[in-house]
Amino acid sequence: MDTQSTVREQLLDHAITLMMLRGYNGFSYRDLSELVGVKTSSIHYYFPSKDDLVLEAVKQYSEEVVRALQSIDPALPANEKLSLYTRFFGKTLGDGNQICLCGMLAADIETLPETVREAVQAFFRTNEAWLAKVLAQGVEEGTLVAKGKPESAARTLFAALQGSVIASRLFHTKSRLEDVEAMWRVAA
Amino acid sequence: MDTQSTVREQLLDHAITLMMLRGYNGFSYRDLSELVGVKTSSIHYYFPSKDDLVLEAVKQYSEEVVRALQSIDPALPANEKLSLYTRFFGKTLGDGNQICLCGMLAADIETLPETVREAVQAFFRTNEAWLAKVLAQGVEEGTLVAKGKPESAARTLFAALQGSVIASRLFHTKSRLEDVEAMWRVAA
DNA sequence: GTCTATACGTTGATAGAC
DNA sequence: GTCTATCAACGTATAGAC
Repeated sequence: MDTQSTVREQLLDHAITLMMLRGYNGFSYRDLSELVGVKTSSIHYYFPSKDDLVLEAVKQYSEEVVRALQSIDPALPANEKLSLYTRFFGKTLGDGNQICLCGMLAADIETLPETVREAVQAFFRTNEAWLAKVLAQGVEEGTLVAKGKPESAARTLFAALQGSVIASRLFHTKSRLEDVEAMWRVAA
Repeated sequence: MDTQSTVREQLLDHAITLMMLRGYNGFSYRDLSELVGVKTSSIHYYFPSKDDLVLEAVKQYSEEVVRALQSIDPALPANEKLSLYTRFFGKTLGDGNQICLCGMLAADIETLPETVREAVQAFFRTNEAWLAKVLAQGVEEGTLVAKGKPESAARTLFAALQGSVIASRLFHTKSRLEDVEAMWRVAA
């Protein structure tokens, strides 16, 4: 509830939402100010510069995703794990035409400081490592297919998911994400 | 040569380059003004609004890519066609850390007018249709692998390429694009 | 912590002289 | 076609009162 969360939390949440929609250069302290109901000068109290704000946003977003990954039962078959992952990857799409924060910031990366690049890289590596494990498990079980090393396949899969969530929004459809998942599943 | 091209051509070329680097909201008429050597008011003579400029940029970029696709010898085996495609897809990466203009604009799409969305969609469809044909050919020849319908596989492949070029820039490496290509090649 | 006030460059855009 | 001049709005950011 907004009435329970602190101003700082609201600012961070709305900043994340806005960036997932319009990107780093597509939102302003004023937008945030109007959404949360504080003056822009108050935002600077919590986040001295916009760079500070993005960095905190990436950190919080990454933690949320890690928690989501940990919430997936390790005992599940790999194809079901991938299914859950794909679903929550595309969840924000239906909510408000949003894409993955770190996919968006990767597009904006040349306008961002090095600290943000490193945080976004860390996010990519975490997700790719998790997917690599799932792919390895799936190959062993016979529920997923993955050519070559699991690490390479995972990088390609993650890139396909990032690209698909962008294309899904572009075309106002969700099916493109499902196309990706189907490509790594064992044919029925 | 810059000395041969018209001011309009220079403006469009630099606008494309800048957007491939920083995105739509990451460059200004002033940037363009300094690069080309005319005042910002002169840019408005050619492109009344920034929206006009993006739309023209997408159209020119799309034409260039179509020409590149047509320059690929239809007689080539499918795996070699894909290799050429992957190479020119990642070419701008080495030049100046640029990603595909339409991949970038797809990320910025929620801040752009509907006309641009349609132009970017058209670009996606053109590329996916071309890839679908190549995949179909490759499956028949036995040089490429593609699960399911060629159209679905092509959408996934294109998304993977778009995602990979973004990730490649993020990590300052080109190998991620090659990972993608390898995934669709028949194992040696 | 939050506000008012303010600084100051940037932005896209227009009017009109040449 | 290109310029000068100008615009109002917006951008991030700071100082200081409360």
